[in-house]
Amino acid sequence: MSKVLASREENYAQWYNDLVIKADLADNSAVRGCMVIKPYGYAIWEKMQQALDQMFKDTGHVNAYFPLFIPKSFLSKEAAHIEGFAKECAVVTHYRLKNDENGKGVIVDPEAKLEEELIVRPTSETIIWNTYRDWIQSYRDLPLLINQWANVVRWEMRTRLFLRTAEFLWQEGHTAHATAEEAVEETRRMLDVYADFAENFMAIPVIKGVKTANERFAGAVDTYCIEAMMQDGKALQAGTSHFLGQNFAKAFEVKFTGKDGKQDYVWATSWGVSTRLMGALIMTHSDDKGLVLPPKLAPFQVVIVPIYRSDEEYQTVCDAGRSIKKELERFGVRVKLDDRDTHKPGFKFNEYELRGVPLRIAIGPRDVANGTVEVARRDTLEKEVLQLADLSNKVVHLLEQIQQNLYTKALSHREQNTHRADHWDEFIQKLDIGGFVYAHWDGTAETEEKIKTLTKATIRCIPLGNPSEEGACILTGKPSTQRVIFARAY
RNA sequence: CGGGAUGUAGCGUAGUCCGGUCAUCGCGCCUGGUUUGGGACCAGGAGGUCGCAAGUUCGAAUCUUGCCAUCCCGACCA
Repeated sequence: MSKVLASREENYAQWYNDLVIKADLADNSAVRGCMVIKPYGYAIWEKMQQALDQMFKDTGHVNAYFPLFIPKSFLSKEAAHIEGFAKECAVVTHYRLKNDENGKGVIVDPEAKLEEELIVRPTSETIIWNTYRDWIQSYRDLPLLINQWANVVRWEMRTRLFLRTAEFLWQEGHTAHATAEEAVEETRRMLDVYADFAENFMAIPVIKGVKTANERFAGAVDTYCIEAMMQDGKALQAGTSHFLGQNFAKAFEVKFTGKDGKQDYVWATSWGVSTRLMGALIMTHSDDKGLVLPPKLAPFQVVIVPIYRSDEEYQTVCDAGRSIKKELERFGVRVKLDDRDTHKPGFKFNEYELRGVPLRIAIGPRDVANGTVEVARRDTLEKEVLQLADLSNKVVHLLEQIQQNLYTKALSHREQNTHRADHWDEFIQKLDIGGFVYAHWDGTAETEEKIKTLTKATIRCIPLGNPSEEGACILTGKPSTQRVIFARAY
């Protein structure tokens, strides 16, 4: 058997890249830093979208759509915000091309310069809050609970498929509230939604926490996040939910009149997850044979591979396959019957392992005769022969088991790679092994910065509900009241 | 944007130092046949501006210059 992927052991980064391309999820495009998301990868993203969108709607949100372009002046209205994004913005300066007089194709028409440059949105707070000004006058207009599915552009220096691309797909929720308490509550509610989605759909255990000032979103008062641990021990920020205070309301003059007749600025939140979740999904569950998908997000959960010699057997076996497919679909299972006559079963087995299909059913003449099928699990690679009778119930049960097993495995991996450190040497040593390190920190940005320079590790978050504990900062020895999570991150 | 490297068929490659049947091999693709319970085999076939441009030369994938692109390592980041 020829090896298709680099192994995780020899080169994790290479393995990841190979896997994304070989499993047909995405590819590099002609545009630097921008990827093509291929149909199979997009189908997984659509599954994520469906589940999240439903969760947003269940928590009272509605979808809307705002422009791709943001006038430059809007972006600069909130000082911290522009500070954070200025260095990675794509700018539109002209609106027309013309033929080059030297006959070398088209050039930008210098006559067609825009009065004001437009920024391709790196995020939509500014254009949205500029719009909200017109939508909000009274407490009766609040809360405003809006989400948008969109693409954004951040001109990154170095990109990696799904994890960091110049253009990416995401959703961004932008809500407006009458009180700070309500806005904080919303921020926390959406963090819970993200954690729920990560754990119950993606089968990825996450830690909910708050970012330190250094890691906070540009323009936020508080940034909450969910942090996940990848197989190589590095941390991945899987979602963020920001309490924006009145920063954007003040920048865009968004006021409302309260019940008491007094005017006040509106309180804001924003929250988002992106196609980066695809990267998290891949790096949490997959193995050296390829992708491993949790059943809830698999475009198809079961693939049926017919095995045959003659044309006659082909007909018989495919007929059996079709009736199994029909029966499974009655139970709500997503099934693909691969009746291609152009590839051998062994080829198909490998292909679906590469693509992470949770369950494979092989059916041959022997099975048809015996009333059985061979069922193989992608997560454990175990095979067993099952009776056709009651197959659907067993398949449904197996899919649930796989979903559960993936989560349990990921959780135990995280637990095995979570350490405490009380001294600097120990801290360094634990970081080098990889994983999360709980350590004391004196609470200053300078210390955090210094630790980052020395170790490349950042404070991933201060976990919610963190127990207080007297201790000394790992670097400075100054007093500390709680441990925070340090890790190297994507 | 600094440091390093690389551009040869859809993909991966040999050849570049030392210019001259050199455009090599594997995968993939097409046709026919035999195959099909873990990536089939045999036979035949198609496919190339050797990154782009200029130069040196009788002759350039090979030498020179310029440009472009990509990858890796840093600083920046969902």
